[in-house]
Amino acid sequence: MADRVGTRLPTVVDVAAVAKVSRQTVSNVLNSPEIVAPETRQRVEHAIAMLGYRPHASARRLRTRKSSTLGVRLDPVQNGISGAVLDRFLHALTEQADAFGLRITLFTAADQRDEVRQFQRLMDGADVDAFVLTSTTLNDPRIDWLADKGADFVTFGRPWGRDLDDPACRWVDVDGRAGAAEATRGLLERGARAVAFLGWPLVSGTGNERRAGWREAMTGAGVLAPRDLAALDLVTEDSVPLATEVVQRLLRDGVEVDGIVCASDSLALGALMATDSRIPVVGFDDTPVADAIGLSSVRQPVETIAGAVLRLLRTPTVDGAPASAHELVQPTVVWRDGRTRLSPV
Amino acid sequence: MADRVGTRLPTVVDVAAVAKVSRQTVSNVLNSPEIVAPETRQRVEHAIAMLGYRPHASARRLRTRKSSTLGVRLDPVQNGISGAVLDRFLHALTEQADAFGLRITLFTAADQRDEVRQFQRLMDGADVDAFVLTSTTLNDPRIDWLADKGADFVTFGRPWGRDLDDPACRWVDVDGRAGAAEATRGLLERGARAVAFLGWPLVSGTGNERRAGWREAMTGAGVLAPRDLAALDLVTEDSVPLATEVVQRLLRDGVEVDGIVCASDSLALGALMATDSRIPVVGFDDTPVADAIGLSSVRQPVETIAGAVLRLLRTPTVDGAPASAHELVQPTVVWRDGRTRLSPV
DNA sequence: CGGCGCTCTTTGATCGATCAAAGGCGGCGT
DNA sequence: ACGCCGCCTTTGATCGATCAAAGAGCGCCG
Repeated sequence: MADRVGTRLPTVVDVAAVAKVSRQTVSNVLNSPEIVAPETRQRVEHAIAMLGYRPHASARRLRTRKSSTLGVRLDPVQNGISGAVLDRFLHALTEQADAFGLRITLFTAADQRDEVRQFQRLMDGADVDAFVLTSTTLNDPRIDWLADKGADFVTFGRPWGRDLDDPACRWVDVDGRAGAAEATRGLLERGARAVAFLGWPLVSGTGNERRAGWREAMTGAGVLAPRDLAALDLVTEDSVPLATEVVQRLLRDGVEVDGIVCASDSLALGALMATDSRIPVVGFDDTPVADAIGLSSVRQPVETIAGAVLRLLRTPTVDGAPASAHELVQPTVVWRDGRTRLSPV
Repeated sequence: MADRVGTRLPTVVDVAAVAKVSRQTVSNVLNSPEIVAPETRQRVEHAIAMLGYRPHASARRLRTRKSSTLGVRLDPVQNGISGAVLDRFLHALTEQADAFGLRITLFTAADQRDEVRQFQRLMDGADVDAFVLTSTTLNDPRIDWLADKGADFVTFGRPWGRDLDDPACRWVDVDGRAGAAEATRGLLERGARAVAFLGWPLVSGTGNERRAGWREAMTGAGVLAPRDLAALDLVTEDSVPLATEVVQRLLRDGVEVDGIVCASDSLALGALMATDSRIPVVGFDDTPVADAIGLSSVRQPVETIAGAVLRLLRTPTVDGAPASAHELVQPTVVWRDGRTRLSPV
């Protein structure tokens, strides 16, 4: 316990000496306790506690050829608002990784090509033995590369454009479709009739899912004719001013709207400004901004996602078809009373 | 280059064989190129490139007893808004760490006591050989512990309550005083006369610095009598609704205010709502929220800070007094036109 | 009583790199 | 010619753990 600076840290040999067993037995107590006789085990455990022994991570990694470390890319702060989900996810992942005996090391990359280069680097140095990818895109080159190399990885986000049931690429994602549908139904229940959807251009798999959820809920409710629905289907890039513009144009055209479901909180913010906060709006991702201004938003359960990612990583990848190679988790809508009014100056 | 899965990665021995030198020479080319004859070096470098060799990180760490890894605590998402600076900082740190040959591993902790426990764990496992602390507090127990152990660390945030010049605890911080002063002067230049300050209770070193900056600028301008200044010095916890309340009370009391400098964007948001966005407000930390609603804010140059932290870490700690054991960097005010009006519903 | 199987523990080798120190060799002074 | 020095390269040992296989102790059976 008394470990002055400079004193060598205890090793298996030290523990073995104290417990009067061999170093391998100490190792066994740590890695496969069940094969050690109870009495011996207790003696070793006592010695370990006594010396405050901790296995030397690098030595173990060298021998086992496993780093027990996950590589996670820290994405560049995008628009600054939507990055929040990934931050929450990273936090949840870090918190839970410990329980799985995993560590997390970060890296950054300028783009997807650069990210692949980083993968190579980290794998070559045996720094990490698995990756967690976020923000998957359509035909994501990173996934192809990793799958091709036979690397161990799980994505947060579906591998859009690939076979979703392929056990070679395991993934966890949020059911954005269900989330958008619930948000839409929520607005309808609160008295809205013409609920619009403001989302991203079609290249985004995530965005399309959310749009589909809205369409499904609207069609299911049967409050509008298909042609009226088409007019309420808005598209723009993820930016506050652009969203404001699109919604203002809709209102100027005299289209009836009494609720808007958005694919992100940024878009929702823009929509709120366009409508002077007079129409209920629901955002997506429940970012700090939504909380601060009292905007309703669809919340992704990052803790659940992180847990699922880690569980999938633990299941072997080469073995016969794993029970589940992916998981779709359900989001929930956080309803807020919109206690702040936003309007353009 | 052609590295099929399962093929053993090349080692120093493989490189040595190809280059027709010994393993140690290969090691020398990597670690002290200057002692290797140019011709030999070139041959080795060629072999390295040819085989796509990368040193095995764990093996190197085992031998050198250095992990070249920084431990960074991923703070719990606090109010959700102010955490943004730390996220930006973490990103900058990760990006630049690479150039210093350092990796970053994350960990979480419930509180400061728990964080110390994590320090111990990581040091025992030789997982990291230095820490970067964030969010320092008055008489921070973490700093005492690390300094006592002689651990290698640098804090982002001054070690409040300790000798700031003590080379044993190196730190980097933003000159919040200068930032607040500049924000205040900016408001005065823009025509304001009675600029208020909304900050945190006195226990916060950071908060007090910012308050001092405001006071300094106001006194320097000489636009108000000291007693009038005291009335404009507002205090509350870091929360949007509490900020709204405090500012509303001030207005109700009939105090003249035509500008407010806040210790955080959360407080600024609350202030904006209280004043119906009619009085110019400046926040602190330039969070995504500020950007989204067009709020002016004092921006901390996280890239500069990250660079300074890494530079300080590189300087040895035991050696004779290092040139500089700390660094104070200057923030800048990002002026925005407040294109969004916020008001309570 | 020898042999066999079982459970538990020990021994020798190894992972891939670096440290410390020894070795080879040409040049130069005496 | 000899020896010494510097420069560069090689050799042997080591970091701390785990793997693979051998060894010890014991009970049971023929």
